[in-house]
Amino acid sequence: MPEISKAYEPQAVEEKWYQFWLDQKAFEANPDSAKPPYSIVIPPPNVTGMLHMGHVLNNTIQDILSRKARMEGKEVLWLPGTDHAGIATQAVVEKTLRKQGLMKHRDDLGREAFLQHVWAWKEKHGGIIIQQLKKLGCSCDWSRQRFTMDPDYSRCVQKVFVELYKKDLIYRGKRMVNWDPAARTALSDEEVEMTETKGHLWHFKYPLLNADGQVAEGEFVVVATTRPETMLGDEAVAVNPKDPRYEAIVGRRCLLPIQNKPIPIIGDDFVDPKFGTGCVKVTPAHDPNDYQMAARHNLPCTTVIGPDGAMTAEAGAAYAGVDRAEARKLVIQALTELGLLLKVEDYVHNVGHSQRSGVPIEPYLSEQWFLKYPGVDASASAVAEGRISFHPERWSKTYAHWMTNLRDWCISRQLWWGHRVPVWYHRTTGEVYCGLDAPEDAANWLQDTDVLDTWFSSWLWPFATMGWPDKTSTLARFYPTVDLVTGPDIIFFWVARMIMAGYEFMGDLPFRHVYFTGIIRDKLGRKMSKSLGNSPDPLELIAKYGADALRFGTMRSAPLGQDVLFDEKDVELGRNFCNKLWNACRFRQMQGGEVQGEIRPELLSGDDRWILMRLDQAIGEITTAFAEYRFNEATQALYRFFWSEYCDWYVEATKAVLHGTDAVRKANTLAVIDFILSHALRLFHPFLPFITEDLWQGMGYNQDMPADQGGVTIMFAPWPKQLGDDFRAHYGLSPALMDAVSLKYELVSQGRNLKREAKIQAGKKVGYILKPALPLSAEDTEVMRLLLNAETLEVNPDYVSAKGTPVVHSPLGELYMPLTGLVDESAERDRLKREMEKIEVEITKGEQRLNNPAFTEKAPPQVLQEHRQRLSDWIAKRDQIRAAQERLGA
RNA sequence: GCGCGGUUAGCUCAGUGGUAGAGCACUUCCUUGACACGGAAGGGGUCACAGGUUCGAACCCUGUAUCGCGCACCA
Repeated sequence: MPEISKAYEPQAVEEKWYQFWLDQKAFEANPDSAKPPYSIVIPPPNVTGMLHMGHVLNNTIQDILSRKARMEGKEVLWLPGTDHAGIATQAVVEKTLRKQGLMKHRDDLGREAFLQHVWAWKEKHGGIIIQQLKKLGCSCDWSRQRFTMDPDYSRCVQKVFVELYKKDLIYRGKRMVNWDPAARTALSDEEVEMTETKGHLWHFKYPLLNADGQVAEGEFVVVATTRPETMLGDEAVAVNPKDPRYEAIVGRRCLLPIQNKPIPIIGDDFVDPKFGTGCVKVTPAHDPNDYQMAARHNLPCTTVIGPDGAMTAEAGAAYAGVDRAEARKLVIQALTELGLLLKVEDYVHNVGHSQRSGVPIEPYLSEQWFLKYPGVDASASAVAEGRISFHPERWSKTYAHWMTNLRDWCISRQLWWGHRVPVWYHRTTGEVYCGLDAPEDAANWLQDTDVLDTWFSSWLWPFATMGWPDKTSTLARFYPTVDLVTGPDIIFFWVARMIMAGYEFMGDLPFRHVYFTGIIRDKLGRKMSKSLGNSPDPLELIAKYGADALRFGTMRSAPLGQDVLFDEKDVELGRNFCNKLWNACRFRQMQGGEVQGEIRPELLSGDDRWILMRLDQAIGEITTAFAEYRFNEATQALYRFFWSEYCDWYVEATKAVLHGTDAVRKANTLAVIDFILSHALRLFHPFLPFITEDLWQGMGYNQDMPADQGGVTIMFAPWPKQLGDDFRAHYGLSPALMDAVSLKYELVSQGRNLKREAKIQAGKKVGYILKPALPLSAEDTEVMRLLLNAETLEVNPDYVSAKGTPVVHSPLGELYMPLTGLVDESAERDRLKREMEKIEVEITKGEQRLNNPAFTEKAPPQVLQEHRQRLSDWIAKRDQIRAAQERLGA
């Protein structure tokens, strides 16, 4: 590697390595490989989409899983693609075309011409998010990229429709559905969001009629409603038949004001006598409950609000064509003028809003297609019994609840962009034909104009992307997939439905593990949204800090199952970490010499052994973290190991050897460094793909590896395993040794603190004297001197300090900082006093515990021993401090 | 109403039975031949509250408060 720059510059390398990986076909899955398979399908982003922080989190996790699996020697398929997103895409294109003045309404163009525009738009803009995923470093198999409107995929959707239709699981019927008046289409129950809304409860008087049809003077029923405009379609007033207040009027009629239409008063158990006035106006065509009541009482349905949200002709000439919101005002005004408005109350209630367009949902009676879910029992038990595991597990409860309260899925949408319902109606006989292709005498048939819900195509994603219904080698090899990474907000929309489709069409589950990410919020805890402008552009962050920095920062702050409060500081931290990694490698490079292979055990220092054990520990922690899908813990373990252990202590300690003259020792130290770095780079690779590849090759760690195991790219370098018992024995690694080295570093910290306490500038070098309690090697002493940044470190077992010499104590001995003429006796006395106070608190705590017979009898021996050791350490320290105090004459 | 989460340092959060942790922010000092995107040393927490279980509780149990989310809803 040539002389490398002082700071890591991600822009210089990211593009290069991504292209390198593509050229190597390193992302492409080979179904004929002998390696064990690992597969994952991407949650297809909307083809209209732009990369946002949620995508970054989600896809970084998938990339980490994929890259780690490759390093573990698996044949990896990460299958990417996009979703046609019916409503969203159609809305975007309609808006564009209106802006361009090409149409006012899509009817102006007609279905075929309009769809041509959508396809053109898709060709132009649909690949943006894919390009963005590449910038993030995603190692998807782009040769298998799919789109839910690809011809093959469409064929799958139609095939599924036809099969389910023939099984009588899909049917058409006139039902009350959730209607989005802005998008002018039906929606499924899941696409309706209930939002608490401040409204009013209007109380209206409807005059009662006598048996002869005349208004009964002074007699009224009072109904309460949140939606006055619907009264134009009232067909009855309902009361509870057991309500004594209204027993007498059941069976009479009242006059529907404005319409001046007599309507019956019916008795129905649905009515809660305790709510409102106990009288309910019944609007069969515009309320699901009223619709059911109407069915029970054979009432007609009068539709007064049309599919566009405007009043129909049946609402009356004064209202026809008026928007529902405006009509509300007019109705209130009219009833007020008639003297029929009794009162208005403020009222907070939940109103269904379209998840897509945000407008209030209109219950609307229309012909729609419905699906009775297949494979429900198998799907429910798969999760309940753990064949599919959720992470975090708690989502399985949400899933189970939904699965046991299933209602038929409204799958038809009154859109043009999407998979058209494969059903034809005979023009003359009215015969219904359902099939993959149009009937032969196509001219005699009309195809259903509806398209299918986008989720009705994406629920097939795990197998339709792999070539189903053909028995492809990809399918045989990679289905079921292993992991699915997605947001809990689509657990019903997508996850549950994919499981059902998997059992119904493949006879097997689609994935074994589902990882639910948190939601990325801003640092104030608000959801990210375009209107708030609080959503950072990941591409800008990548340009500023690098893709690795964005990935690392995001993963480090994203705990399993919790929302993530995103702060640009997190990315900055990632950038700083990359720079640290870079400079650690730069330091190694500046020591010169080839990559060192064999480590000679007899030449290892305590520090060498310590860092090898720390590496071992970090690998262990990372392994556990991965097994539990705790990615943030893995990044934190890596961060701590590399920065706080390797760089802060080990690298500094090695300078004793590296700046020395013993070439053999120096080579062995470099061998340890190379061992650590080559392992660290591999451990980091799934999180930081770009910088690790650059350093892997730049440092030459690829040179000794077989081509397919790291020789060409770090992507296939073996994933580090914990050091085995043989390795530990060979290199003399033991926990006791690790503790001894840790004590050395702790004593250094204490010694540095002495300088600060004595207010000596950090840059000024002083001499220390160590009075050892245990034998220390000359090298240990030199390492300590270096770490203390000391002028000298004299080891003197017989040292007798002058009065007031600052000193710290440790099991290794006493470390003095003699400062002739500079000693501030009272400052030292204060310091010792503070120290003593802390120690005494600890000793009291320890003694209390150990004097408690219940503790000594019941605590496990290991814990007991730990506490005894701790107490005796504190007591030893107290004795040392006390001696120092006595010398000071305190 | 039912269910699920959260409540730990100034901020954001880790930590599921055995000495309270990290990053950022803060204080003081340092441009020493990897790194100022850096180094060193510090200050800062009755772990929301109340009971209980235990030798021992931030952690387990019960309850309360509070914030957030989901589901279900009566006009």
